[in-house]
Amino acid sequence: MNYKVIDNMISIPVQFDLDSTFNCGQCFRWNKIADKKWHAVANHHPLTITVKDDEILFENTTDSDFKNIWIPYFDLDFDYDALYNEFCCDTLMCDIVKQSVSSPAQSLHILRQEPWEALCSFVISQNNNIPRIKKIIESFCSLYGNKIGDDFDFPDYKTIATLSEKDLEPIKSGFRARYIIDAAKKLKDGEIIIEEINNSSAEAAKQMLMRIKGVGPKVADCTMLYGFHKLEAFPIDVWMKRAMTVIFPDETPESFGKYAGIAQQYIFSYSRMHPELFEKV
DNA sequence: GCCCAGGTATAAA
DNA sequence: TTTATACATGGG
Repeated sequence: MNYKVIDNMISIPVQFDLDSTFNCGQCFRWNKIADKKWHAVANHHPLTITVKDDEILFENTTDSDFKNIWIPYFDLDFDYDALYNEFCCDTLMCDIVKQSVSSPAQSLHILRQEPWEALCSFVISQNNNIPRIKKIIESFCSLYGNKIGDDFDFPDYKTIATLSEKDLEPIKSGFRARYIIDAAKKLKDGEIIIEEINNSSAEAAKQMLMRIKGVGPKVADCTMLYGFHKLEAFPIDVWMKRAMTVIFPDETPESFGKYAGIAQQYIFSYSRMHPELFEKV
């Protein structure tokens, strides 16, 4: 991974597309604060990144944070170019990938989010829409997360495990409050062990996650893909069901192979860009 | 008012 | 094993 240190910034060649990566529905805390400029707190660190000419700039970042935190988080060592070419062997998939990003060098990356944050975020996502999911999560962070500069960290599960449903009323998460608390408690009590899920097959990991209240097959798959970077996980929701019926009637999730999760994310992104193609069936 | 939103728990057939 | 309904909340 080649990068340059310039003052208090790190610069890399443009290798992923900020808009599709942050807007594709895999994460909820990245906000566009200006043209080609995004900000979020991830891995307990605030970060602003911008695109200038053919470079991505990581602002206020140290050399060691970039190496230890942001290279893994943005999955910068994975060869997305190769995957782009592989997906583009298939005509339909190729069209979808090409309409989602402008070039192979600007691919949609799957972020390595913190397992607890991904789990919690997708528990909140159920029967909900993206703007409101973001609103609930920000409110959750400002109420129970530690302050970092002008930002708030994602709350610690050990803190959330001690709360009651009433304590979560201000964030307006509705019926999901008890699910959030159950997830936090199962992590704190060691009923669910992050390292164990890391070391498990997708199928075993899914069964473990589904022991949490409010975690069904969809939330479990999203958690595996975004929180545990199990790239074969293929979250099926109403949009994906329509996509599979309308665009890939002869395919199954398995037929997309070991990087099904990335394919799925491109398809999901595309389905939201062209909702008219996915009328209810 | 009604319908929908990156679903799931629960009960009933 | 499959299918129907409630669930909190807010925007269109």
